[in-house]
Amino acid sequence: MPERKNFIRDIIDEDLKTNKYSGRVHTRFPPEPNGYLHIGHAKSICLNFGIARNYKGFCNLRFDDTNPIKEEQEYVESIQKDVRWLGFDWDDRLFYASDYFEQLYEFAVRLIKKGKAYVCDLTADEVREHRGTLTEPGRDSQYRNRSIEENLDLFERMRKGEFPNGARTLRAKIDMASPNLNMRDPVMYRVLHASHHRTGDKWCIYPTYDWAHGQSDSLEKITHSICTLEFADHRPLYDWFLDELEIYHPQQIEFARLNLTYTVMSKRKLLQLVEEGYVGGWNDPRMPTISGLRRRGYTPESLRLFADRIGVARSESTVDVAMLEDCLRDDLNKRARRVMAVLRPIKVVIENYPEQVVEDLEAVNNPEDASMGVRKIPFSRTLYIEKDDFREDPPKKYFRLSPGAEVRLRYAYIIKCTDVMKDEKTGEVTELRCTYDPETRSGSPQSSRKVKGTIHWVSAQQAIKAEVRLYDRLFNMENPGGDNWRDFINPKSLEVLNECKIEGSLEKARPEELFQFERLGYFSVDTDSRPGNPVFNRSVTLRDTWAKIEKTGT
RNA sequence: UGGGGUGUAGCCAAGUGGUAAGGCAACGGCCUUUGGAGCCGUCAUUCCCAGGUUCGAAUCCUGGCACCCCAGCCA
Repeated sequence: MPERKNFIRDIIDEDLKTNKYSGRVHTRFPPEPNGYLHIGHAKSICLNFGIARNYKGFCNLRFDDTNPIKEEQEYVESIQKDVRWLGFDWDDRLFYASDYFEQLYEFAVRLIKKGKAYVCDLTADEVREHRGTLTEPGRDSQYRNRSIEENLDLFERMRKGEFPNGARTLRAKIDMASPNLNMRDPVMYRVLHASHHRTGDKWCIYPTYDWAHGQSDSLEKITHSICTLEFADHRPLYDWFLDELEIYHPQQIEFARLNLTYTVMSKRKLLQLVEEGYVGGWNDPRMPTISGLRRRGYTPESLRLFADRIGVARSESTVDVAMLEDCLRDDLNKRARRVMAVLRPIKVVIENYPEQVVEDLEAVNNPEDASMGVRKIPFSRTLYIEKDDFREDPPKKYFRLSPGAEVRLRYAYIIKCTDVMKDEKTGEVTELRCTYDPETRSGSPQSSRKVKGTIHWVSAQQAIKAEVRLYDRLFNMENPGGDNWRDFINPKSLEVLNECKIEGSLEKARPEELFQFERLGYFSVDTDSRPGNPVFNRSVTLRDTWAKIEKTGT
């Protein structure tokens, strides 16, 4: 895929020209295993792995696992699965920040010996008080000038577990008056008697992000350390650690994270949606998680296309979810097998069609790709069509079935509606009586007669019953921000249809297989699907010109 | 009010002193046995605003304005 140029690629091109890293390009994708990956991560994955691929470099997968309280093995597994599924590979370059705990500890000792780090006994609250504010400088901790020997001793005893949680920290000695709050003696280590998903109980002090990240990049000889905008303020600290340690120095570059309309992207909120039961889990098809999108029916190709189309820049932006949907349609239009499925069936009896006859009619599997071939579909006297494709009192420009009107049944005959049967009590239409024109069979010499509309159908006798889940956006509001974001959750984001009728060729469909239900949209087989009990997810609708016409009343 | 960023169409986004790419959306039209797909066309005399430099400015300079991020022992 021809990845577009962007400002990061410009920087890399320049570095290549000046031979800054002797021709190497080495990136990394560094998720914290504290949740499932979402489409914002997909952007970052495509960026980092895409650059590596494009420049014939490498991209590491590194778990930023420095906070045992929030991290779990389940997440490290799901993350690997998602990155692979997206189409990327880290070969033997799977790393963990926790792999470097010992090395990081030694680096810290080095800084202490250099007089650039100290053990501080201030409590979290006191540290906050000493930090100052945005406009006022902070004050030095009274522990700032401990001797190197005392710092070394205390730090070692921190590691040994002599102090309770929060009792002491190791801090970098930088500048409490810096206008950049990140430089006001940031914490490098905190005491945390917690079991880590990989190192178990080996450690009771854990490095902070700032202390672990740059040094991990350095150890892995990363050239371009790409992260999101909120870390721009951390860059001076990133550089400071590397410079004081005098070790290999990668370059941090920040880009704007992805925001999408009608959804939330923060891991915290996604976790809450899961824990508070608004969705069925991290992989609920309404979630913007990679696993949710996968279950919904999004393909790796469509997500990569999306990443490419939205570009990479430094300005905060919110991408219209319609852009995402279009990427799926774009991909699936070329590949998805077309089938007929009736979501809300209404029975049709062709009165002049013989009772016991079943015809096999030929249908094209994909008009975009002749190599996908054709199949036979059964036609008989009793059919189902979509409720929506009949109107007793048709509005203007309605090209479908109505009393006395003609419509073509896709790949079959032109029929005319002769009678409407209704439930006497409710007035609901229960059955349509029609006649067909035997001369109009698709493919036959006389089939060229034109009618305005063509609708899909399924033969009643041979159709399979299926469950179809229709999804709508998870939120009613374009930008559900703020503390009351839950108020904008769309209560109708899921509609389950249990009486759908689908064509027999779908009998063997397996989870994650994708189809186009003609005239309706793209549908994927859900993981809940069982033989005899098929379940489909509507991944995305087709563009619906009629819906637009009807809505605007033109 | 300190520091760091960002302002180009409804939404993304190119553009790096030579006269505003592309995509999504929208709107017309053609075509169509999916109201799908495809095809054609329309959609910024103007780039946050105001000055200035220049033959020429979205690009350079000056001054404003708006929005985002930072006061976790989260990442």
